[in-house]
Amino acid sequence: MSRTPTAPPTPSTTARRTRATGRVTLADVAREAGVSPITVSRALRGERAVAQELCERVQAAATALGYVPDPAARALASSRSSHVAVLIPKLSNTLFVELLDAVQNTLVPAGYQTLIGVTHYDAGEEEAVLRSFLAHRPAGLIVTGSDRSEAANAMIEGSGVPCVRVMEVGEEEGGHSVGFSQRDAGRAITQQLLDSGRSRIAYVAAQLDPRTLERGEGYEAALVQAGLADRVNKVLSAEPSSMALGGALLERVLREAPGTDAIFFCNDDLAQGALLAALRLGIEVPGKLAVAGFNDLPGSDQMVPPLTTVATPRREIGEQAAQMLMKLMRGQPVDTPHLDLGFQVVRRASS
Amino acid sequence: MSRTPTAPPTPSTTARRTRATGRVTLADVAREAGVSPITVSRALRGERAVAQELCERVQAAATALGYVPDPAARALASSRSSHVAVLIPKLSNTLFVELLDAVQNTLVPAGYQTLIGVTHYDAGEEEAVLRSFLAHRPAGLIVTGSDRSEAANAMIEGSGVPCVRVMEVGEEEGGHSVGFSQRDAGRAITQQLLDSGRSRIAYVAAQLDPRTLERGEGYEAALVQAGLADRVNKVLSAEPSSMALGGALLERVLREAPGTDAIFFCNDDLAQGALLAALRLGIEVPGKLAVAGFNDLPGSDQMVPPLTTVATPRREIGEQAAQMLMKLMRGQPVDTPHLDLGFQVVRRASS
DNA sequence: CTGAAAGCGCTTACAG
DNA sequence: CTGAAAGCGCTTACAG
Repeated sequence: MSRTPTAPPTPSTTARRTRATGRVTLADVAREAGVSPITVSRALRGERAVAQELCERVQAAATALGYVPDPAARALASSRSSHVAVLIPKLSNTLFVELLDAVQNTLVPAGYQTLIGVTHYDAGEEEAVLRSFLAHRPAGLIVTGSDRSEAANAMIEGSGVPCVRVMEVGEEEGGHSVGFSQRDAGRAITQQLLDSGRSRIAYVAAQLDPRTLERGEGYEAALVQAGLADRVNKVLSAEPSSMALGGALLERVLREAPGTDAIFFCNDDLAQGALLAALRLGIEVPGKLAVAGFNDLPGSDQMVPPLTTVATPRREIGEQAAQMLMKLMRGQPVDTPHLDLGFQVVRRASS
Repeated sequence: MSRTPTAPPTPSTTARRTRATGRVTLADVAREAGVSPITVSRALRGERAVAQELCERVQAAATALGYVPDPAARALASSRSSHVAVLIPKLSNTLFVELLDAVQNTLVPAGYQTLIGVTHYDAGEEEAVLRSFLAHRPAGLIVTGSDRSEAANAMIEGSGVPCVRVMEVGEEEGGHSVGFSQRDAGRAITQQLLDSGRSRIAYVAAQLDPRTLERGEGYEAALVQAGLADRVNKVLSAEPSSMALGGALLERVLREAPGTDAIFFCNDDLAQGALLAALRLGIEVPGKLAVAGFNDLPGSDQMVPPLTTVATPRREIGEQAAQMLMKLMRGQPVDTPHLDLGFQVVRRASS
């Protein structure tokens, strides 16, 4: 008995023009199971009725051969890939990363691949990313918010690819969305500051994306309702949000409106930066100034003092959006096309 | 003249078995340009020599028809997709997100799509992700570190897909890598603490991935070389890294080793949490205790006091790894298969 | 419930 | 430098 391992059949000896990829294909499984390739295809996808017994035989053959379907072939034949494209504005905002993580955790186990597109809050970039992604014939699409160009909307519409919008809930926009009311959340945290006795409240925002502006509207509505319309003080910066900017904006507010007794920052990174700046400058929080943020990002509960903020359910949004999208991709009915997951005001020591 | 828009030709009236996808194909472009499909394919990919004049005619036809190549067809025919799979341990660590962002920024403009796989520091998950990704026949692969299972290595090897390892530089591992010496960096920051007069230095680490342990080795080497082998104090926690954990570990160190005059945390999030805890507890930093971190994450420069740390070039790593991978994917030579991008000790007020 | 035929839109491998 | 043929590995659309 030779110790030499059995050599695999060498097709290279046969002069042939075929391109042997060495892959185990559907045809191999079909041969092994003694059925036709279409039956294998159907059995493996669980599509249509395939006799129980055949189904099992196919499964066994597939396992025995270590068959892995080829996504490219599948996509080409069906004009639909297993990709789900997710469009977010930035990767530098923890909020979107957590959203993405939740989407992935839901979609990947179901056999979908996530394609991430970063738009940098830019309509042109969003269109470019969308164009490139749609060429891949994604099975589904998740986009952030509802503020995109006509062209982008037309591309989505025209592609026929199921799409779910996240972070905002817009019933008036049609389609499908999962999120919460940014406006109501802005209003609620402002109300919290009012309720705790503050009356000279500033709203400080950066980046100025639509959601940020909606929070500002909520802020304004709360002040107006409290009869403080003349005290509305919005300090807006188009710069990207950061802790350093939060500190700088804190100083600016106190310089421009020294009487300010509370600041609602549109995002926790600004608020965290402001809290640290206050510490450096010796500004007593909440004694002299109350500080509130938005999103309840990592670290906000660790601040000195801990930061009052609005906890937003981005992980749940990601998960529910993915779930809704899966229904759409499978052609199943969606009972709640616009899912409002709410928010929660978290009062901590900074206010 | 009717105001009704011109109806598109309706193939549905013709009884036929073909599946009209309505897509503009290579064949359409070929017809328009008056050449064969293969010539279009070659002209558009810039592959092989195609007569200048034909090339231009093809480009013009493609533009005129708005031709977008079908990635699935391309992948099926060539057994190679335009996907690059990137494997990272976690999305909750800013470090990896920035790495990813840099990779994307480099790869996307070059026409590649990034597929992100999260392994959660788990060998089994890594294998599963790898198996699923390799079925997509990625053009390239970027993986974090070099600590993976035999099975995973075999899959990568066997796939023949070009692969670049990031964050560590391992010449002894063969293949290709871009990163820096975690050990040297750990040693350098420890040396910095020694140089500034500290001698009871603890190393505090969480997560305990290989890179964290290497930093610890550097820490130990520095102490040993300084003749302080008996002062080595490693406090290790397998929990995931977080600011809250940093605070908790600070307390633990001071309880277990009250004489400690400096702590080197394996990651900035731990160090930031420790700094804030020190503030709460009234522990003077750096007066009573020096604190150093690792990575120079966002916010470290904003802390009170600002955090001494090691700035790591993850964005440059991502960019260079992507660049190296592109060369590999195109079959071009790589002059430096193991690229050490170094690190920088950033001394701030916390030490 | 199962299958034979055709086709998805490209590229490879040969020829010339 | 250009092309006709075949094939990549699946699924769709019909039939039965």
